[in-house]
Amino acid sequence: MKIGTWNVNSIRARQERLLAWLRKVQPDVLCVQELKVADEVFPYEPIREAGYHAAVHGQKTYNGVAILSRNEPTNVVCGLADEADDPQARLIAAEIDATHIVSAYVPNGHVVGSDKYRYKLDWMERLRDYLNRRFDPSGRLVLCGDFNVAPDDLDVANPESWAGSVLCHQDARDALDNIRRWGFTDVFRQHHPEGGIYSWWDYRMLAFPKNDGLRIDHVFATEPLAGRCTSAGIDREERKGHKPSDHAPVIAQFDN
DNA sequence: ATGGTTGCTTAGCAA
Repeated sequence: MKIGTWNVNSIRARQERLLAWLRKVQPDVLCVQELKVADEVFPYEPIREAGYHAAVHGQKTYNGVAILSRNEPTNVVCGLADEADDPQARLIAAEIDATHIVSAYVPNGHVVGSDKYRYKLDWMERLRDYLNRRFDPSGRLVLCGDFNVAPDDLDVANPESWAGSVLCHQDARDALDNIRRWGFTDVFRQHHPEGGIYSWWDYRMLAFPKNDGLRIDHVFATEPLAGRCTSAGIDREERKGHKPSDHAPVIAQFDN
């Protein structure tokens, strides 16, 4: 089973690249973030023609997440479904081939100390509560997405210039680690302990040509799956060429 | 020196 995650930064702007990538890579499951479309504007038809079902939690202009899959998803649940009054579409879950899949788009947080940063940290705590309510670490669960956190300085090309940013701040790293410690393995880290491989480069300041990147997109798997993860990688070719997303897809391969 | 780009929507926000 091949599972990917990709922040496409608008599914309409990225439609042709997304379809070409699905044809090339043929993942069984792709978690997508930053659709930037309402449900009724989602391009169901071309994705279906490419051979994929789509479970969609859309939002006009901002956010929006989906799970694309070869086999039909069941038990689709949108949002964190907690007490908070939160209109932002940042999470969707489904069951595919007896495996639970969650596609998450963690808030960016703007700058440390801002209201948006507080919302980011709170959202990550709500995600941890959501995992506790809905799942068991001994089950088959993959949590994928744009976490907007680089777990370690190994995951940052220029750690000194990103120190204290919302992507690297200790409180954000602690919040991410708290989610991971619920019962996940970061399967990319498992296969690339040396670091130096990134999933996001700012559009500005020639960040990609300078490889000023960070690894902020992750595939977290529970033990029954992490123990069967045979490889993981980041397709940085997708950051090149005409109208790329600012994120590259992360892919993990599992036996069974 | 505090820069720069992209996308959605149409000048301002979010990333």
